[in-house]
Amino acid sequence: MFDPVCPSTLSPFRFGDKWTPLVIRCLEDGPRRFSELRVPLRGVTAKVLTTTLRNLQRDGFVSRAEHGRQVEYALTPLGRSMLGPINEACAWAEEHWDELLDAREESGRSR
Amino acid sequence: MFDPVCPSTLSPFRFGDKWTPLVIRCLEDGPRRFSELRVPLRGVTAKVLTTTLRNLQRDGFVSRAEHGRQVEYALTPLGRSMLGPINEACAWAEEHWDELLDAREESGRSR
DNA sequence: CGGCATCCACCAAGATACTG
DNA sequence: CAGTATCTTGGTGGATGCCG
Repeated sequence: MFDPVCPSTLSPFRFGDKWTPLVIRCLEDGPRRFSELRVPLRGVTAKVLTTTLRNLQRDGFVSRAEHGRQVEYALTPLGRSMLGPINEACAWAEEHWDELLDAREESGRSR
Repeated sequence: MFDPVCPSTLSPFRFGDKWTPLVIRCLEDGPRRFSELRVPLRGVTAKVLTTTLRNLQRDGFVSRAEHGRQVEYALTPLGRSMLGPINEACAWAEEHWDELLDAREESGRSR
């Protein structure tokens, strides 16, 4: 598994996208409409959000459903399964964020 | 925690770097020298590897030790603590990679 | 061996304006 | 409301070459 490092650098894959994990977490508690998503994602532009959603759709992470004029995005089972790793990573960050900042500050001083 | 979405978009933070997770995994089994790292990372350029290592050093993930002419990089406890989430993410990918490819292919056909 | 200095290419992300 | 269409830009990654 490490040798070819997986087809396509795997590790970051979708994680790499700046907004992907955020969008997925926004959908954690149920379907959301386009503009509902824009609120918690502090000012993401429509274009970027659209792109992100289209990519997630393409990869089978979210589903898109039109209800009359409304459009609802929801996590598919596949998308939902990504909550595990994402929350894991967030928990790690919460726990170690301070250490990281400390280290960064310290090496900043010596430089 | 979600509201400010964490200072600095948190989620991807260091994960975002294309090579960061890979480098950390390369150091999982012990210290490695610069050129030892280049081998499994299939042709990463020296410059990029240097940049990545410097960033990791700055954030306290790896330590750099000169032994005469040799230079050894090793994981710090903080860096080692990141193996958890990383391996978690890799395990997820291994498990769901096929589903992702299937979904991508399917939406590719319909397009 | 272990880098650093440059230059370049590409692309994601943002700003802005417009549409069904 | 839910996008699409352009244009611009910053930053990351890659290529190449030089240095102690």
